[in-house]
Amino acid sequence: MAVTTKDIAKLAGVSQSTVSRSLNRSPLISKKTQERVLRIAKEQNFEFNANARSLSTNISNSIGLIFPDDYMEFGLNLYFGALHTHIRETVEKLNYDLIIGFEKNKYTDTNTIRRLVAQKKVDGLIIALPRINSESMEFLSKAKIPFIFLHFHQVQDCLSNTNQIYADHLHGGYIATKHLIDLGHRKIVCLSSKDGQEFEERRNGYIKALIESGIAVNENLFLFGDRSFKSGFSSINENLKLFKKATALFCHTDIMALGALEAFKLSNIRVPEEIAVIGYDDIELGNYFSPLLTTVHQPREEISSLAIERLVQLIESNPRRNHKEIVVKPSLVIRESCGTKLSLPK
Amino acid sequence: MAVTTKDIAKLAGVSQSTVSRSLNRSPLISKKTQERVLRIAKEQNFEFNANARSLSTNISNSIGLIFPDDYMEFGLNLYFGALHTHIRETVEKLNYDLIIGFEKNKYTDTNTIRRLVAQKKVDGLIIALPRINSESMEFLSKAKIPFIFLHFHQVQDCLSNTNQIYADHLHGGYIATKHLIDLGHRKIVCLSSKDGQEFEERRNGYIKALIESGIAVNENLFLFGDRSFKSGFSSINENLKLFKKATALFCHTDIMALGALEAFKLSNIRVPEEIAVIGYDDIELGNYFSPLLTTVHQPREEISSLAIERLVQLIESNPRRNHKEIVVKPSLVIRESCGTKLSLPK
DNA sequence: CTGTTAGCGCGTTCAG
DNA sequence: CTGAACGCGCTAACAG
Repeated sequence: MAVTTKDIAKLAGVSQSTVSRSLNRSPLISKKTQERVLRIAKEQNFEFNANARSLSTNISNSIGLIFPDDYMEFGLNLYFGALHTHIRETVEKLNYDLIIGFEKNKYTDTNTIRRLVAQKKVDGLIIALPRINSESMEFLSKAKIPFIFLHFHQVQDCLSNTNQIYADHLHGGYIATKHLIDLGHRKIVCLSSKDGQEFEERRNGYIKALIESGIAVNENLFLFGDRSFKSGFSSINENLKLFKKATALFCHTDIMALGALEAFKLSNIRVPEEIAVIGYDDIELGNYFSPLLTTVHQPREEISSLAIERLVQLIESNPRRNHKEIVVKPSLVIRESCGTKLSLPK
Repeated sequence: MAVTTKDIAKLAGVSQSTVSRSLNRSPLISKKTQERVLRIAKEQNFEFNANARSLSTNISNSIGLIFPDDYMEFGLNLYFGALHTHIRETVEKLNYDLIIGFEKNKYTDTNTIRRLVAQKKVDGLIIALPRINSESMEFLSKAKIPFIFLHFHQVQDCLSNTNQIYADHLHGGYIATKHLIDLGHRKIVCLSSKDGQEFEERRNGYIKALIESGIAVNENLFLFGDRSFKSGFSSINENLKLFKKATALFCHTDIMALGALEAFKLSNIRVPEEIAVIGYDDIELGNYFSPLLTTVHQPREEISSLAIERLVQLIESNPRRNHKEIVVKPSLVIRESCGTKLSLPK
């Protein structure tokens, strides 16, 4: 049915291999016959059969993207949705296809990473998982396929030798806190999450900024939610007394910050006049509601395109197999929720 | 490198075709040898080479999902992100892989639909595009590959004969408006969008409900935005005078409704006490901010799973090629933004 | 029930 | 520069 190189060969009066070579721009072919073949192929709307091609070249021209199962929960999609889009963008530019999957198929209980690679459906993987499971990792370390961890920094010892591209959450936590301190705040509540390396790093950044400014770290100022709007809301609601003394709040997620803002609103506590609030992520939504959210911008565009570009580099030039970790610095986005000038410490 | 059926054959002391048959659960094979082959394959962590398989069967076991280019804009991702997730869910259940793409690659200027199909990378397509372009459509009508339009109802004549699964937006517009009317409202502002068939249908539903209740349709009560939060905000902000008489607002998008709520808030107009607001989509976000948004639930789970299930059906049993359109009814989600009882008409 | 053989469509030697 | 021939890994007749 579909037109093949053989069909083109017949039409052009040459052999199939000449067609193949022409279509692949082999230098061995004379300009003249190449042009003729290309013209005919175009006329016939020829497209390579990707399967045949992949079978003989062992190249699929597809990249696998592994996302966490729960990326729709907790409002995570607001961040991962954007990440996903940037990835798509770069993948398109580099002319690959993108296959999306989770780490394992919960219906068949199959490991998707292993399957995609073993079946030769992908040439490389972008893995955006908080923590890859050991089965996957064991498999990948044997397979000779390029893969890159994106967003999440894998801290397990055995992974020190892998490609990782992520943001410097410690620095993010630091600049957020520093900003509040510079604004005159001394008692800063820290609303974080217990699960996830990145949150621990943000807390460390928070602590670092405090210590650097000679402010004692107060355990009572730590609150923990699950990253969601609701947990931001209830964490604040159930701890309003904290804000009799505290004058600022650092939420480790924008969506928690929005929940917090809502809680303050319902309690008639004005932001930023009475409490300064800073978020983390810089999701678009923070730009919508009043007061506009001051936050830490996650460099999602940078890490996405860096990851894909590096992955494709690894795929297309096997030799340079020097693993490296790329750490991108987040930046401060000052809007309204912290006030723009010094607030009056109580 | 990778283990093949030939390798298994050698290990099992049988021919390669016996291995193939065993692995494919052919009834021709004796229980005994089949079990042995399966055991050895398992031991060797065998996986089929998808490319070789696809080459000989002409089945890729992948489904292509085509999304609109702008699905990250206007807050559309809040709806499409959810749609995407439900699709992924069903695809996983039915054990296919999912390749995501846009209609055309803007860098290479290639039509992705044509390419994926012609290259045999997918067995079928889910197309979630407001309006497919004629090049794609022309191609698809010749190609003998199953495809289903999802979410967007294609109204072009030539497409009457295709599979389409979408929600009944007319009905959605109707029940939203009816709800407001039942609550006692007579002057209902309609904030819609000019581009998109679905919005026209929602407007028609609005008009139908009005007429049915003997309320005159007032052209001045129509407002148009671009579906985004910002346009919801500014549409209301710039037309506050309308609400001296009007007592209700029907926004054709939740995210516009949230923008509208924010505008009312900043003008100290209380919702629902002074103005009743109803949205459309039922995005998760509507559940967060006070007043919680009353809205029309889009049956995204239903249409997603219906679409995938039907597509797979078409893929796996070529014969039954009866095209059909499935229209799913949206439903009302009553929360706070319209009030729960009759409001007092001015 | 099992082995042999012939493709699937393409890339790639190896000759010429 | 071009063609003939082979193989990638698997499925599917066709024999036995």
